[in-house]
Amino acid sequence: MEYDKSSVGKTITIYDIAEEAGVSASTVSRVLNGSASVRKEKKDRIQKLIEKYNFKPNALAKGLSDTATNTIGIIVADVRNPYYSALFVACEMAAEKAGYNVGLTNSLGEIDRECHELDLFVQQKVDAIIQMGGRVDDLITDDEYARKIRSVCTSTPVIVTGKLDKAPVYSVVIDEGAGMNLVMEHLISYGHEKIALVGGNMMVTSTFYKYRRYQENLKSRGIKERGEYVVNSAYDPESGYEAMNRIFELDDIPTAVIAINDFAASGIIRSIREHGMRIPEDISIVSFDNTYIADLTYPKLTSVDYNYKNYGQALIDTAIAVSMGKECPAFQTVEPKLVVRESSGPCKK
Amino acid sequence: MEYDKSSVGKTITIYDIAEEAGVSASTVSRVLNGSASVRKEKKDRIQKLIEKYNFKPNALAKGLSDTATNTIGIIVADVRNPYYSALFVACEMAAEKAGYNVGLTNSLGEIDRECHELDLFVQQKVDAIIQMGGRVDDLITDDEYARKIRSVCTSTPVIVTGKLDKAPVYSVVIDEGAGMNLVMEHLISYGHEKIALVGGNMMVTSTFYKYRRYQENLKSRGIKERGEYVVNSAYDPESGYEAMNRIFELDDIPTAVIAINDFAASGIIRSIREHGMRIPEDISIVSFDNTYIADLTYPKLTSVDYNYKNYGQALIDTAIAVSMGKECPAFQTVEPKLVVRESSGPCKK
DNA sequence: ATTAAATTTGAAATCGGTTTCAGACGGTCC
DNA sequence: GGACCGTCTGAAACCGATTTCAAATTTAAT
Repeated sequence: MEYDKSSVGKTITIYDIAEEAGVSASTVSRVLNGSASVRKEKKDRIQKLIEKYNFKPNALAKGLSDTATNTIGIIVADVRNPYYSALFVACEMAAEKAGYNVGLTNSLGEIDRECHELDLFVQQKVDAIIQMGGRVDDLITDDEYARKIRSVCTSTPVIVTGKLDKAPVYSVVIDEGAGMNLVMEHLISYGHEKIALVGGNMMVTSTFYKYRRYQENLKSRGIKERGEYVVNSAYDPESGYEAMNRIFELDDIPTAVIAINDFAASGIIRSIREHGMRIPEDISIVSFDNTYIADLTYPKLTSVDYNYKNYGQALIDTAIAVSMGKECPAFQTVEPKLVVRESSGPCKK
Repeated sequence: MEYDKSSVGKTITIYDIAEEAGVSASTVSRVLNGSASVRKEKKDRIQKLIEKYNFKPNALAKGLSDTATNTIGIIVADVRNPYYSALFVACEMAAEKAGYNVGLTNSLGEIDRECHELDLFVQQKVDAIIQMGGRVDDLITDDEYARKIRSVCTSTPVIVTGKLDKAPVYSVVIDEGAGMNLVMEHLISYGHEKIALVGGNMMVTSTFYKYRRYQENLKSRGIKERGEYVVNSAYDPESGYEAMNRIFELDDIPTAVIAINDFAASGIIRSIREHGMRIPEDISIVSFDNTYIADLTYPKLTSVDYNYKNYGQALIDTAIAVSMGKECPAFQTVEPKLVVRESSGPCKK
């Protein structure tokens, strides 16, 4: 079968429908939205035409005249990271249930890109913006990013997954500290003391709070923190791999590694294997996010779980509530739990 | 620091800028777009105000009056699948270079959802829609999906990653047949004859063409096809795991498995391991997509690579060209290559 | 200094919807 | 039959940009 691809049909509008039905555009609009009663006879005629032409109202025009677009913008660091893709899908599902659409963009952790995307969503008149993987408030003074968020907030509500006192945003955050407590208790109960923290960037909220609690745990248990056991990097497998290789350059190798997330952990595992070590016999590894990766590595990863479905739901609920001007707690917390699998075990030495 | 979260500032418009600058909106628009010359003195005054208020023109209004929105809609089956997330990011990068924005939605393989998303993108007046993971043309008669695509095509150009003669769409497809040839040659050169094909759904174009070429390869080499060696499923790890478990229920177990993709392959590997078999000593496994997963499984996966960057670029180039009414080949092909890693080896028996 | 040519500018129409407002229509009740 | 009321309906204004068209202002040329 052959089609002429240049035959782009004329887009039909509410006026075309109105004309053919012999009514005014207002009436068609009323039928479309059920916003007022329309005489049955006309209603039927109009609906038939809508059906016939498969008419879909122009969302731009609708958004222009309405106050809301029923769209929520979501900015993640990188959808290729299974943590974000899982959370995004959870948000998408929650939004769908509520009759909202979502838009997605990747910041790739670059401030410029993030600012640009905030602008784009503002221009598109999304009802709210959810920004995942934000930067650490404590480390932000008055840089471009903070200024941008602050200016965006005046027109569009912003929900972040981090803590950010410097701007009027709403936060729905994972209690990273609680997660780290679970991890530390787990490892220390196995007798580990030489514990490394691998991956992540201290400018990112979640990483910063994990690190802080890591320090506190060591301190409260009288274990001295070793600077060389904390290796920063990005969040992907390759970065995890390289970070772990650096650990192996040390004279005294740790008996346990806390990976900043599963994504990086998969690279860490590869490094460990290539160094001829067994997991968990020689080195235990525990990570965060409990994505599908935790299930497919060998051995399977012990990982901190966030319940994506609930988390996504909470983010979307907040976004919708805030955009409709409802009262909403400015700070909400999601509790993590530890899923123990095969990658962690007793410290032999 | 405390902020009043209810203080949503008034959105300022081009008219506000115009008024304060003592010019007309037309002039502001001209400055904004550099579409015509404006006296330097006024221009400076306007730009200063734009800066001062951080004014960003309403994209809805702009889209309404312009013919284009500079946006491309992308529909994937599931961003959680690393194949799609990698391809999406590649598209996003290519689009950005060209000054376009992209929108993303997940169909989750459900026809209803897919149709709904096509409608949404049409309503949002995207300049083109890229639909990845399409259904098999040969198996489509006149179902809801084909009808929908056909009706969408009349208003918005559609680019698919499959073959679809039943509607005037553009195709940029991976040569799945060539990929399967590489895989079969590789396995057969290692002496394998009992080769299973695990995962995937024959309604999906790419899977269908892989299967066809699988059959042809067996036939041309005089190997009889065994129905029980072809197990369909979805494309995720869990589905791969279950599908492979079914293979293990057979009396005569294959010596090599072709996984429909890396994502499913990771589950297949788990099943093989749990059945006490070694890879590749007991069973070889080769898969498609060459995502980051191929590098993080143990052993690493031999996988067919598509060069995401080029592929994404080709999709976006086509989308942009078509949306601007430029001539464009209706059917383009991307050549795959095989990346050999550790999961495939000689057949022992 | 005039006039022609080029450059700037704003009013108004347009994109495709929604919504307010006032009038038309039909029915009910005395 | 007239007053009253509720249901429908369309004209017109509006949302926030762009763009055409013609007028106004400069600038250049003679």
